[in-house]
Amino acid sequence: MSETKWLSADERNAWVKLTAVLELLPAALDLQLSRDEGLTHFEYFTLAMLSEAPKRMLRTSALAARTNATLPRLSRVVTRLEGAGLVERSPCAEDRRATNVALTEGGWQKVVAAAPGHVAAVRRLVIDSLTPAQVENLSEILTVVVKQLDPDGRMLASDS
Amino acid sequence: MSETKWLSADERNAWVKLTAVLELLPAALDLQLSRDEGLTHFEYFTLAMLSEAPKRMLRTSALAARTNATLPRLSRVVTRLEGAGLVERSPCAEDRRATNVALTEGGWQKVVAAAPGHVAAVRRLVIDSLTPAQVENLSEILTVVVKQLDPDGRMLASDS
DNA sequence: TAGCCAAACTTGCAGGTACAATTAAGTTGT
DNA sequence: ACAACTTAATTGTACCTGCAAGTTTGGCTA
Repeated sequence: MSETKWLSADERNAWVKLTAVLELLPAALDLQLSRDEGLTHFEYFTLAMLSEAPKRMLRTSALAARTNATLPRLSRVVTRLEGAGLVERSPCAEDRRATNVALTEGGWQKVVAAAPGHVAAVRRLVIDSLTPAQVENLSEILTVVVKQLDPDGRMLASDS
Repeated sequence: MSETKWLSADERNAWVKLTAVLELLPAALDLQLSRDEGLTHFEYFTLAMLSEAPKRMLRTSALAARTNATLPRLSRVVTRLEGAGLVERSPCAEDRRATNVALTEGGWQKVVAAAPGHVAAVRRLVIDSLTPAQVENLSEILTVVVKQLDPDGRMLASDS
């Protein structure tokens, strides 16, 4: 039962700013994507992860790890995206419990169409107001933070 | 109709890390607070904003601005917190359309009780892995970002 | 090869949030 | 003084997510 070590003024200031970003940035990203493309940021991110995978296909649980979604959540998102014709489910040959999720041609084109607007939003909201040195600092700082949040690196995995 | 200006490798790396934090950090904060105190991070934040206000009281819309919640969302959160005895609604004397939301004594004690665990989580997940210089850099960087996200500074308002 | 535990989803149910419509009260213009 | 407009807050409806339970398949052990 130790004394609480409170935050210093600098620490507190950084934290307040971070909570503001946590609250505002997801909403801003969702707004642009749903307005322009009818996708949530999470749906876009899911499609983007698939688009970068070999053969544009991943097993459901690998996709869940990359998007940091729970399996139930991803299952329903995939159902929606499948309904929109953007992805396809297929049984996995090696393990018949598993299902593969693959981007359809339409899904690929959706990602290609949505990417420029999304990147523009990322630039406008974050990147373009920072100096190159700040971008690099931010990257280093967040690398450390992510290591605390996701020690196993599930979200950045490069394996199959 | 201009060409898309894609992200450089550095920019992309910073962005990937930021999206990871956006996904993981809220979940981690919610986990600690709901496990230890039965509060969501948003509920805790709402109580904390009230605790810092003069007389521990704010009008609903001022509280909504500080927490960046929509009015409907805040209305329901306040209803829940009121049900738990942590806040009280009272009609506003100057403007009878408005309602004031005030922390009860129990609500104040809840904040006091919850703060140490929350601060510990903030330290563990973010602050303590960074050098003082990184904390300051982070603060500067996020100040710029917040300016893009919230140009009017609603979330950091110091007025009534 | 029979039996048992673990893994990969999927679905039922409960809870929280957004958007739109609603109610009530202040403000403005004539 | 009254009608039209704006603002503050709440509620109806629909959707999304988490947790827990269920189903099918894989792997391990006797």
